[in-house]
Amino acid sequence: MPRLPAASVTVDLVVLTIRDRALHVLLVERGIDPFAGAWALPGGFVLADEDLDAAAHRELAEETGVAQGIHLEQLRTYGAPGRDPRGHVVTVAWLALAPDLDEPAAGSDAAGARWWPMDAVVAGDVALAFDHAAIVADGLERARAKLEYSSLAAAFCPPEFTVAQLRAVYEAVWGVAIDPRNFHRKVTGTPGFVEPTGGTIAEGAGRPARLFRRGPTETLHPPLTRAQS
Amino acid sequence: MPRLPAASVTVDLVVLTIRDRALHVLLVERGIDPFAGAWALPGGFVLADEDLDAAAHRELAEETGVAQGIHLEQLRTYGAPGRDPRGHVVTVAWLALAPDLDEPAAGSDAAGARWWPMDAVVAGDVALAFDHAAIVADGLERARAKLEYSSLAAAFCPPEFTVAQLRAVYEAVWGVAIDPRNFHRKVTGTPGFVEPTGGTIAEGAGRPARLFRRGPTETLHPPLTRAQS
DNA sequence: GGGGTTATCGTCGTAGTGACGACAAACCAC
DNA sequence: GTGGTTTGTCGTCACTACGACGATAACCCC
Repeated sequence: MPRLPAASVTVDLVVLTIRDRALHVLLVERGIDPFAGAWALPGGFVLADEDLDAAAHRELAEETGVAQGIHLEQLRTYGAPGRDPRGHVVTVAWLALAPDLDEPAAGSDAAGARWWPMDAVVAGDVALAFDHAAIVADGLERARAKLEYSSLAAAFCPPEFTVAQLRAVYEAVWGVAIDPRNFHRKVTGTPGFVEPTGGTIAEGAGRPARLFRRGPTETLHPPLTRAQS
Repeated sequence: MPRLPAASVTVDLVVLTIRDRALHVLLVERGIDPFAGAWALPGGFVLADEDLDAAAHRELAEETGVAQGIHLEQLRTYGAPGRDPRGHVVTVAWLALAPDLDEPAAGSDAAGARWWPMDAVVAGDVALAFDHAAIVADGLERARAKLEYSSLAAAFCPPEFTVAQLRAVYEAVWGVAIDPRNFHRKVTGTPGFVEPTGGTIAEGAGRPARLFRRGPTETLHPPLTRAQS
């Protein structure tokens, strides 16, 4: 058997959630070099004979403490030489969409972990290690695009949610205001997008909202267009 | 510096083209074990300190003999343990869309290379090595989806093409018949999708068709829906 | 109860699409 | 040439979906 060229393979996670009506991304503070003190995406090396999605799920559970109810999909793979000073490291990036979780527990190899507002990260207010700024940007764009033609927005919501909560997801991810009446018509009028549970919930002032859960529909035809208003 | 876990990294290419109004995929016949005699996607190992897209472009040029005018985008990364009997091999798959090329030249490490009709490959009439059947399926689905909301269909066409040629791309990739009049209206009515060159071309019977080239528009708003007829 | 707030339902005008008719401009057979 | 065939291009019509926005329902606080 010939000897094969080798590189190190890691997984990195772009974990997104909505907090206080704004999009946030989970970052960990690096405790060791390279980039000690900088913020990085949660991730780590793929173990021997470990599948890539298994590694992603493992890292996600380690960082968030939550193993289920989180959407996880492969984003893209990055392997530019020099992206990691330790050598040729290829990283498979994943996109995770989570409902609002509690503060993350610090991982064993990280000095700390916290949710950062996406606005601050995109604006460059956070020093990011490696090429993680580009990975975050790709993850954001993927999330924005996927909301258009899929029912993925519900992945940011708890199992039961209101139309207003779902609308808040779109507004936070897209950064635009959406007309509540037209959004309500689209969401409830698309067969299988959401299903009423029969219950209602009152959140502060205003008429109580009906509760819904995710329906079987995965794709939206026609899509929700991003240039709504 | 700690010793890092290592795996082998390869690139594999799903190269699609339209031949005789049908979608085809480029496959090479393996000359060596594992899977000697089976058909596989063109690809190979990523060299030391080589970027992933550089490796993909290099393999594409080696297999097709054409270096430019071919759309290339990353598809997905596959790393299930056991997908390669030689050990833990992670492959970064790429999707390439090419205009109708001549018969490919056999690569140095392949016994032969040829275009296979996608229908035959999907139907399982071709013995595919590794997990390449799944990769081809993912590439096909990506191409089908991208035609909806992007101007990527022109990547299957020569620099100057007719509306009918572009329509043939959609019909071949989607496997459906499209109304020529509505398609013509959509294509010519979307600003920046195609630009008339001023020339015309007569292909056999019928009125000569105007020639177009690709316009600056990359995305289609609203998209072309796949359920046209 | 009155005012404020949010949820939900309707209405209207318009853009985009599917179905399909009509004409234009080439080819072929005779 | 003449007529029939084939393919490209333009137009019409009905229907759907959406943006803008009015109206009503059902709660809160005071």
